[in-house]
Amino acid sequence: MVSTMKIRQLTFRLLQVYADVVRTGSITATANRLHLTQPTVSQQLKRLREIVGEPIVRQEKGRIVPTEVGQALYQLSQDLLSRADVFSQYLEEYNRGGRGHFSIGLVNTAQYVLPRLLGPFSQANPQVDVTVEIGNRQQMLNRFERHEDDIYVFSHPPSDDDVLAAPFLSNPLVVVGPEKCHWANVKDLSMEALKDERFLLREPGSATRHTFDAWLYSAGIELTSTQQIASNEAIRLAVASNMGLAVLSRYVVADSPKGVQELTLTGFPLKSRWHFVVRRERRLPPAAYRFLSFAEGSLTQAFDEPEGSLAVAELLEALKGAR
Amino acid sequence: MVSTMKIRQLTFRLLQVYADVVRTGSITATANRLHLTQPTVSQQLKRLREIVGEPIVRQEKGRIVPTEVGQALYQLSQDLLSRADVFSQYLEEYNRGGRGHFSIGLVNTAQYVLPRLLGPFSQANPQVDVTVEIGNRQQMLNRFERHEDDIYVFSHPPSDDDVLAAPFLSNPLVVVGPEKCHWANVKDLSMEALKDERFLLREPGSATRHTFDAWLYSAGIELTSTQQIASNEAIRLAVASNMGLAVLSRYVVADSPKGVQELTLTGFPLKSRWHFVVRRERRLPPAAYRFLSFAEGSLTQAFDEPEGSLAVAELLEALKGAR
DNA sequence: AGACACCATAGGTATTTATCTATGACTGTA
DNA sequence: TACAGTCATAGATAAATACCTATGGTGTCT
Repeated sequence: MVSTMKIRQLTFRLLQVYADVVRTGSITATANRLHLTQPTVSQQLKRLREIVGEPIVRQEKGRIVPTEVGQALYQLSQDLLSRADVFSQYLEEYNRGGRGHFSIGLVNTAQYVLPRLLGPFSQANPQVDVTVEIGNRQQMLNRFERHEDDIYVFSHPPSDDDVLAAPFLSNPLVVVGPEKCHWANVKDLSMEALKDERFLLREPGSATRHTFDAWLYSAGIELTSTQQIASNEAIRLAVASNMGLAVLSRYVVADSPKGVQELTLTGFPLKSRWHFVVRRERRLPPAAYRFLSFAEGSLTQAFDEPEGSLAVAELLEALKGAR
Repeated sequence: MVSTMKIRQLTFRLLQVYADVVRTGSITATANRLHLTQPTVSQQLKRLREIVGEPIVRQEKGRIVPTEVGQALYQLSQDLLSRADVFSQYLEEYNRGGRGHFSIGLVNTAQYVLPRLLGPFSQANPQVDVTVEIGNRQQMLNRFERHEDDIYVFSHPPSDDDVLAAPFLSNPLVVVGPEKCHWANVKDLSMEALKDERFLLREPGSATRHTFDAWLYSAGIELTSTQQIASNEAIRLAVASNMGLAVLSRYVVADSPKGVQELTLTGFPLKSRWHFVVRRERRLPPAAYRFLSFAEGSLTQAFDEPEGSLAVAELLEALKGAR
């Protein structure tokens, strides 16, 4: 006898129509407002009544007024509809990229420059929450393989099939020595002259190392003494402690130049560039898309030597199709 | 491009299914739990995704996990479903009569006795809110005609076609005089002896008046002096002030006997009864039904001379059909 | 490497829904 | 009392929904 509401059949459409009927107090009026015919609205009400299992409106002096149950139902409708609406707005915001989350994976060196983009972006999009993953090249490649992040920053983009990469900033690699290094005063210094110095190098997988190695090879130079150190920071400190020289991203040095200085060398800085890397296949969260778009627009303000803002624009274009 | 959710097609059923999928992390599991097949659930998810316009789940290590949007949707689902559930519970409570509202219309005399039923009822059903309307017979008849209340209490039920009436309490009409009335000491007092006293009477429409008039008529007695006063209270006060005698419900006197006393008269008290009156056609609010049912059960405790508890039971039975 | 879960898709069907037009009943006002 | 307006009901239909069975792909675990 006491049957609860048949909630399975309840539609938001029904609630919409019902709420409007209660508001207007007229079936005909609602029909007009919602571009339906009067019998349609009548029938919707009937169906809703059946779902609820209880009369929800009655006629009183020509107006439609909700019964007691009807009033409760009206409140419910308002409540549910407005909540759904909030969600809908969230969705819109999400799609616009102004809200949501994305993650970006950086190789170590890039961590020195990305904040200049991420900072202003977060400022401008407080509702977007960004996860920044940092690791050496190999670690990032692993994450990339597992599709763990939305955007990556590499110097040498992996060559996967569906990879899209756009250079956005040049990453000059410079030779650094300790603060009071006598090489600093030598004119027309060349690498040849330094080849017997001890060089502190990143691990072979890293882009910095790879670029340097390749350059040495093409220049036909072989270093006599090297030492491998896993982090840029550690290398910088080691150089400051007179443990040797190193090749580092200029941004690493610029960031905290204490105890080290850049040496001016013929042929240096070595050219290298950071790329935004995304998978063509992956449906980028709108927030991630928005970030790339933001980055493209602010490269010139954020950096002295931006590079490839056009390439980023192209990447965005390529992604648009996949949305 | 940025299309909001197609809310019109959103069903609570879909949300139910979706919420369960998120909870179990498995489409198959949900299918089993909800007694559906796996493809059915798959398809529901797909439909929901189309409504939302955005992927809501993805597979991750064999488990189904919600996307960012999916998580928001899940929260929404929980929220909406639980709210609908609260309403459903309200409905149940309402149907059980333990919650809600009804109104009861009383003729004046009945106001002295109904509190003995309404009090305990409200105590037992704090969520039920009762409107008590009080007026003279004519006023109540008007309200009755306009279907303004759910239950009425009359001594003489109106004879409408779809009226259902059940006597529930005898309403003895007694002759009252002032506190130090010499008639009080007379043995075997008869109305005949009092016929030259001044009688203070209610208006002709009232049941008390009508019963008394009828009795006088059948006894062949004609009063020599009468005065019409519209309220029982006023009559009682007038009697206490030695303005005359009166015929009143014993309950009126019992309620506040100051300054008056009941006279023992042959043939008195006159018999009369209060009736619960409802319209057969009217769908009684469950709370009203519950009140009648409560009344039926507590007549014996509430009153010394209950009457017609059986008739009330019958009335309830008759109403059951119309529910 | 297979076997096994698990999910997606295709294809099918009975039911339900969302609408409409036409029409009849009721009601308040002129 | 007649008219105008409002609502309910009936009857019809195209579309959508809620399911199902069968089957094939894919990732997981042993």
